[in-house]
Amino acid sequence: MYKTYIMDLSQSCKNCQFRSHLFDKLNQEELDFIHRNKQTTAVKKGAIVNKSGDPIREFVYLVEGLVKFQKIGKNGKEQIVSIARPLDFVGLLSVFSKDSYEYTVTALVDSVVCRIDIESMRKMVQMNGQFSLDILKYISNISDEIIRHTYAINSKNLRGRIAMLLVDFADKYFGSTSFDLPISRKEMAEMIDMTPENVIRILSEFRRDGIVNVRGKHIEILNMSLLSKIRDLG
Amino acid sequence: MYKTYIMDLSQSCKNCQFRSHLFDKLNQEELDFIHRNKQTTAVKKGAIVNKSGDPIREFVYLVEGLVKFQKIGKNGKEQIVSIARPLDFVGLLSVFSKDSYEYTVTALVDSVVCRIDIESMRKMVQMNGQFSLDILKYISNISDEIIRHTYAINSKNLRGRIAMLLVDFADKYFGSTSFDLPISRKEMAEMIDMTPENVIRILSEFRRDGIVNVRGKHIEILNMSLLSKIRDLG
DNA sequence: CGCGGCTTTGATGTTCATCAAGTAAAGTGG
DNA sequence: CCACTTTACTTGATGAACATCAAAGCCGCG
Repeated sequence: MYKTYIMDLSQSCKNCQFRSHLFDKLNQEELDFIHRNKQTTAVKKGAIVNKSGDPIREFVYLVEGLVKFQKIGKNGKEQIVSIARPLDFVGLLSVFSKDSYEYTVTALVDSVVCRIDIESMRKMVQMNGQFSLDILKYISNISDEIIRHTYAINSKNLRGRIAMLLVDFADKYFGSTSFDLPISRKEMAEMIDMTPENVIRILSEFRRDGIVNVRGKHIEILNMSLLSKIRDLG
Repeated sequence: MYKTYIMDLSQSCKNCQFRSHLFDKLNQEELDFIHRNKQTTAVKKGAIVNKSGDPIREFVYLVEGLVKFQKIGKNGKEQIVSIARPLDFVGLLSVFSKDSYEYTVTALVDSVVCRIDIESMRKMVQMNGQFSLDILKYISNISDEIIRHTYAINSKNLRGRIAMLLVDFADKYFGSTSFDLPISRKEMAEMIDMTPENVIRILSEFRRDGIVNVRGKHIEILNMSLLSKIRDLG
């Protein structure tokens, strides 16, 4: 769930309430080691966290806010692969396999990230067997998730895709049927592989049918069960 | 490259010439441990290696042949996610994150697989830090690859997809511009998200244009540079 | 105040899936 | 090994879904 926290950026990892469960298997000494090799920074809306092609020096972790992962297709069109929530890792897929970032990561709202030195992370994986198993599990899960999600999008018609996007925002990101979209129509289109025009067209359709209320970026889902049905049947 | 080997199924892993580089960081004792907890079996063409939903008990590794990973969409349509070559791991994505297989794996030709007990693998990851880093790297790479491939397919028109498929078979799987397809037209369609009718239509088009020779399953690429161009521009 | 980008709606065209029908190939049982 | 059945392959015709093009209204920002 996307929430706004007030965080003391200087605190140690030991008692950090924003820590991922991934670090639960580290003991106090190991957490201190991570703490000494990390850096917590605020990122303004629109600012770039990682740029595709830049060398990977850190293992980046989202504490607060929302960021998008995007990829530039050969035709120059941008595609949004995923949107990360707090406690998600950023650039995880490339981080252990490549020397440079695969995706460009940009903050959609004012955000806070932790940057852990990548060599320190590697060391930790080598030293702590349970930790390495947990990371392995985590990476596999994320990959599975992205692959499943990508296939889901491509097997749906346009109405089904928009329905899926709206339900995901309501359920996964905001925990409410009423929310403000953190992205433009064009970005919505980039997330679900369609044109901005058709995003708008179908939103208008849903509005006419009384399924949602749309006023600019503000969305209110009026008929969630019907929307879910459109997602599943599309 | 897909080759036919003659393998002694009973030999130890220690001197195995079919071993993945992934195991290079294991010492003799560890290789013996793996050997005692593995099983090498032949799989007939068309036979199922792993079935979606079955509990994961083994870490499966392709020694010889070709296998397809497939997924059943909600509409009941099958989709082929990837085709594994010798020295590839099978079901790798789910293996550390799930209790049961995500994909059904079927042999496309007579094949040979090694099945390593999953608990033994976990133990190895916990014990050997370098090995766990290598596995992490390997899994990340495969995931990256699948995601990149999936996006590539969906951003191309039908001609581009067929071109991509043919070039991949020639380059990655057979190392020759002349080869016999190990899959049916229907399976080709399942690989690149189109209908069997259109697969045939476009193959015929390519034949008329003198780009390929098609006789049933036998393919001969006559104009590789043009085919690559169609792939890149599609 | 005016410019440029984002949003919205309508009209048009292309691409691809679906349907139909026929041919070739590959199993299957006697 | 041959008749029979089933499955795979192939081509054409049609229609639906979606992208593209065009034009106008809206909003934020210098």
